[in-house]
Amino acid sequence: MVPETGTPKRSTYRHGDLRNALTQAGVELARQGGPEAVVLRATTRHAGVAPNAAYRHFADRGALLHAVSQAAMAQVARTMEAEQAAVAPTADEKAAARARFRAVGTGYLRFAQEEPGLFRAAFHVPGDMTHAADDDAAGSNGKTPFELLGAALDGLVETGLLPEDRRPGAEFLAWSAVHGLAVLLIDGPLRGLHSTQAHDAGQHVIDMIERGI
Amino acid sequence: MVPETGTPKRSTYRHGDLRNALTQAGVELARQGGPEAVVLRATTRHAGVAPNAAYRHFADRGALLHAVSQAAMAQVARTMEAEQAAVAPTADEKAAARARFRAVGTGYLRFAQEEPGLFRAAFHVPGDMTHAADDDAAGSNGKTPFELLGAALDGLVETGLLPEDRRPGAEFLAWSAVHGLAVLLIDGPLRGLHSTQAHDAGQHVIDMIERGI
DNA sequence: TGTACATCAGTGAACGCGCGTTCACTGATGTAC
DNA sequence: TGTACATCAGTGAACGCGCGTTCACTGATGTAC
Repeated sequence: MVPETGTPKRSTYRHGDLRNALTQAGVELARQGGPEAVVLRATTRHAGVAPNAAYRHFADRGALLHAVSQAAMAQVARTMEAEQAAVAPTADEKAAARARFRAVGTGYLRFAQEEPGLFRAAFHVPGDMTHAADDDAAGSNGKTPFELLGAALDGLVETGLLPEDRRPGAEFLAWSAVHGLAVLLIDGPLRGLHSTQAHDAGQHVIDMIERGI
Repeated sequence: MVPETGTPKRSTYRHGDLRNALTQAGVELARQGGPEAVVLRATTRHAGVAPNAAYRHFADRGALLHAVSQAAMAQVARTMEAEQAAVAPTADEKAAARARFRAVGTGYLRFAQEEPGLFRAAFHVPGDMTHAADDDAAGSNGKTPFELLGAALDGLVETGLLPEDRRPGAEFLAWSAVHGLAVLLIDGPLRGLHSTQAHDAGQHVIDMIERGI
């Protein structure tokens, strides 16, 4: 029998795809309340299953949370990809590279603004996050957010917008600035900024990065 | 009778300075385990007092955590002040202003690196943190970290190092970059960096800010 | 200076809660014959 | 094609835990006379 994914009440004894269902339930909880809301019992409840059923698929609560975190990270990557896909095509190589670079930051910040709970879940969990490897933290094209950033920086170097000797370590400069703003927007003093103001703040930070990198 | 602050076992029935003792106990717990370690029962235990005694001084756990957060924020401010006090005096006004500005960021990052638990406690709690007002979030000279940053930026403008039209909003650019690095150092991919490497990373971020601001 | 008294900071016991996790189980499913 | 069987995903009940908070209390302290 085909597993009835998404159906809350099973007609079958077995669930069929509980691991995914639990991860998805955890994602939904994280979306609403951040990583600390990904409570094992709440997650199984959400999936319509006994609490201990989770132990068939996850070693413990930490393993579940890790899966949720990776799913959230993949969503960050997809948002960044979507932002890049939305840039108007141009024959100007430099302009294109720049736009792709800015889209990385803009997408990252947009995700943080739109899905603060998931954003926190993506980062508040131990894990390297700079490597995709066999992880599920990658977006549609198999790249993690960090790898997307790296590729965008490479694009700046290739088009001569960034001197080669400034390339090493540039990820961490850009990432620091954008990540810091994201945090200030989510639970810092910039919390509650309207989305247009938040967007402006983001563009200013990205301006600073381009100048200072 | 003079309250015996710091003595774990009281000889008197009354404590004398329990509010401070609890705040300090909470700070110690936060130091070791971040804000989530500031558990009401653990805090009273630490202070050698019955759990419910806390309710004579704090409305609830949240109020205690808030006090701890402000104490932590004040420590951030003091670390920043100390860093500023340590800059070699010079007759060169511009150099002095620049050094004071960099010390703001360096002190902030040093605190994050040395006291990650307190750093998280300082920020992970609702509260505005940009205003001192009647708060206890200020350092020895009565300024919050945010106000120290503002003063340093003013210094850059006064000495002509920062064009006046770039001054508005500059706090948030600088703060984003430095705060982001702090977070990456504490529980991001830069976690575990040796303190000299962390210092270097900090200086690079501050370089970027100076260029890009 | 001595005594009666009001204040109120800290006590001790208890509450109900949701949590993560373990246990022995059950019964639907796929496979071997 | 039909039947016996092994597998193992999900069940139901229970555990011990630490938590925040409430309650009625007690007794040291400072003040008024």
